Amino acid sequence: MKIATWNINSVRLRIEQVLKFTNDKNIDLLCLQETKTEDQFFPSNDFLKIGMKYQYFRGEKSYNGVAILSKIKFQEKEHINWCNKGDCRHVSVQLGEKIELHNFYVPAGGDEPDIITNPKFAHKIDFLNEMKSHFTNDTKTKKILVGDLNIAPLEHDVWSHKQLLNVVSHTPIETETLLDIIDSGEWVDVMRAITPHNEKLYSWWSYRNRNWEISNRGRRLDHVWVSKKIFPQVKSGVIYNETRSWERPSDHVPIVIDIDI
DNA sequence: ATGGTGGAAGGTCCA
Repeated sequence: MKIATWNINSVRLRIEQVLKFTNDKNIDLLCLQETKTEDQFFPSNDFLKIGMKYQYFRGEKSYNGVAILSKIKFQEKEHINWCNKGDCRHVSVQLGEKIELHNFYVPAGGDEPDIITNPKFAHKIDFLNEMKSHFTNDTKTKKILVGDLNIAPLEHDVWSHKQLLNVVSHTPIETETLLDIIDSGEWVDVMRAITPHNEKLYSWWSYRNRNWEISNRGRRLDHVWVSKKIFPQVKSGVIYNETRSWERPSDHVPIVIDIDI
């Protein structure tokens, strides 16, 4: 089963790109973030036409929004109201009998990495702490977690560890908390588990860098985690950088895992 | 030290 995660930064603007990618790579189940549209305007029929008849999406006007679209049957599970904000940053479904799939869009956190002066950063930290307690409470259920977590946890998940230590997405409070969630939830960070730790790995390049490919100042903000128990079932994991060169691209690129379930 | 770009809106917020 091929599962993809992609922060698409407006599903309506980039619907043709998503459909092309899904067809070209033969994706079975697609998790999107930053769909940026209310449910009534979600392009549900476009996904139906390519065989993704199982759909669970939650969006809001202009901001946030997550979706799970699949050719393979799932049961809607829940959307947890993280931080009691009522925003659309999470959906989860049940795959088959035993596997829970979570799709997250973690708050970006604003510019200043200070929980006192910057409410957006405080929201991000609160969100992470809630994730930690949620997943630490249940390490028995087999799970897959994907999404834009807006944190690049390891040294080689950013283009310059030293220059980004005080930049939101790579500050110690964020990276340590994320690694703690992985550890206490008994997760495997799939792309890192199959890539040497001294090798650079990115999934996002800022729009503000015109020559993104030459300068290559990327960050690994998007992630796929699986429960330790099911990691042996993962056959491959690929980050498709090529979509960043498409016309009017998302600033994030998709990640695909192939897993036997 | 600063500002650089893009999306949804239809001013400005968010990334």
